[in-house]
Amino acid sequence: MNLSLPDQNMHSSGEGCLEDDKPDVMLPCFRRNMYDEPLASYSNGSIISQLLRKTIHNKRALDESHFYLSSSTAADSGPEDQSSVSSKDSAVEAASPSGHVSTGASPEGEHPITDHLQAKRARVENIIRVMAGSPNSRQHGDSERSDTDARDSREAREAYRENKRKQRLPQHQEHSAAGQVSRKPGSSNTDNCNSKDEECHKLKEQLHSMQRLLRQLQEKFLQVYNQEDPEYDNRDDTEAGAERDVLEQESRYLSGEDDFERKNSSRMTAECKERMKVVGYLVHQRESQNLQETLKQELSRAVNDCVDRVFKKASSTGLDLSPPQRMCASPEISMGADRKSQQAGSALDQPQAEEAAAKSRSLEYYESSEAQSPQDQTEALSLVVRKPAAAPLSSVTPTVKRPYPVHQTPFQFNYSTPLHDSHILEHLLKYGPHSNFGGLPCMPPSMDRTSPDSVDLPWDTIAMRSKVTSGHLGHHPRPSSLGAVTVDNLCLPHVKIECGELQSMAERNPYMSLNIQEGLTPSHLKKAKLMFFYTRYPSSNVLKTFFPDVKFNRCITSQLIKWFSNFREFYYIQMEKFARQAIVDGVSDVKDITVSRDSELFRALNMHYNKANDFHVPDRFLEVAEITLHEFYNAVSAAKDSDPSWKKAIYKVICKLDSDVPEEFKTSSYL
DNA sequence: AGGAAACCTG
DNA sequence: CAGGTTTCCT
Repeated sequence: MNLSLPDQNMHSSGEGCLEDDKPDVMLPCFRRNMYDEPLASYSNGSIISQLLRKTIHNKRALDESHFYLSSSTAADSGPEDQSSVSSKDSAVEAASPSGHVSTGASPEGEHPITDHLQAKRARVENIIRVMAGSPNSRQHGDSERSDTDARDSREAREAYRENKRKQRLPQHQEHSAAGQVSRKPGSSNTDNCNSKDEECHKLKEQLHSMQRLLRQLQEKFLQVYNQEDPEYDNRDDTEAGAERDVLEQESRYLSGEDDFERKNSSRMTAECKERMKVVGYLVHQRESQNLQETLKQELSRAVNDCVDRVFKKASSTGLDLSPPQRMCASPEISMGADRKSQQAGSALDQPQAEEAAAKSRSLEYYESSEAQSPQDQTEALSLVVRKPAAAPLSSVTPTVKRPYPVHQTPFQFNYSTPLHDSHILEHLLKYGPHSNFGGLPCMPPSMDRTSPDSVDLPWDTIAMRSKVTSGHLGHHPRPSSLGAVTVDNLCLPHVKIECGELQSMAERNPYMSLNIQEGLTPSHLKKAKLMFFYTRYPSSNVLKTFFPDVKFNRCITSQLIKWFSNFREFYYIQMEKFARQAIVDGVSDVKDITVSRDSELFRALNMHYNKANDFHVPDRFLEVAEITLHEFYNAVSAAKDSDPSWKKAIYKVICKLDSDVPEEFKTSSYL
């Protein structure tokens, strides 16, 4: 490698290969190629298509042999790679190696113009071969070099230059690969495994080499057509037509855009040099853009494939992936279906659908060893930082009793459990989100008991989860691979169930007797009255717990509180009334005042709170009523009622007599 | 049952 | 001060 040789063009072109193309930088080197290379015959098909095929082969060789990575010696590549590449080369263009030597013996000017095309093709092929550094081409290059050395010293210089190019490329590669790519999958690889790291690194470097290759190809082609422009004058119509055909095919291959067709057809009629130049410039620009896009697409796809392969190899070799790695790998795994849709949405809808299809096909071939087809990947999806599938909460197994607040503990559905969304929805509609899911066989025991803190769980969350569950539980593509997955961790759009929707569903479902609605219904009032037999001072949390089918808001909560306030009002009014009545009746001892189910007081209360008398009033309520009556009797007897706030003392006493509302009030509507 | 107002409380 | 409670009233 002659470092003294001015090879900045290669270097700078390599540098600019990531951001912008610099055809002018490539120009000198390429011009030398143009005029010094021997001639070869143009076969059918376009230059670009053939070159792309070649590039694909080279990429394949690179991929399989890691040629670039292993100091670019021919011994590094496997024999299969050589055979495949060489066979392909001979198959695609039979003229390439031999044609080089044979036709190269004659100077360029002495050949007809068809030979000129062949020469250009051969030069480009040679460039690609050298750039790819495939052992096959290397052999050709060696023989060619020997031949050309005898003939022309320029050939030797060119070969020398290219040889140096070969060796500079990996240098730059390592540079850029270490600088740029290492933080992409490398960041996801907090490696516990060196081989995986190496694999990842190799793949990254391959990617870079491929990227560079494509970029150089693009520049070469730009130069090819730039060189051809001044020659249009000297051509006859057929040759110009052939050239146009080549351009057309290539442009169609690269863009497939209609406006380009229009430009092409207009160019068909143009004869003048300026016209051709303008059109050629447009073509070049378009091709450049197309190549750029192609490069981007292919690069990102290749990055994805690399990451996929790394993880696949790691998993296939039984390497235990640490949790952070799995977190990075799981989006990839779960993205299989997404990628298809994304591909359908992004790449195939584009005007370059044909190109994308061709690219994917070639990539499929290029990655023929891979069982997984990378064709669906059009973006660097693996590099997209997604919400980790294994969020901290998901590590909580379903059997873990709730050490966290319920609103942090998501519903966890085991996909192995056959569960239909209708079950959950039915349960939600019947018992509400705050009711326990113990009745459902799939529900973990952590959800069996609903404690008062569970009311912090907003109904929206439940609704969203139920929607998510209904949408994805039934037909998850890979249930077994994901295992128990928390619904929370599915990166799915949060769809809120409308109350009306649920209501209509409930109406259609005969099993759903309780509607979920914004407002409070008479049924809720009745239930509240029955609850009053247990609790006179229910907290808002208790209310939310025992009214799971109510979408709580400030108004609803106030309404429920007001209800109980009214209940208390009536209750205390009755107590005061009966206490005063007892005093009026001459009851001298508090112990003579009792409250039984036959009491007038109880009848009044039962009439008020249990009008239908279909509820068995708990005995505890009778006790509390008796205590309250005694308190009022004592207070009135002590003339404490002169104090405007004399009842407050009684309230303090009574509020401590609340008992727990039975669970049936949660799980049953009592309607 | 509910509105209004005063009152209480964190 | 917001929200809840009590009281009074209709």
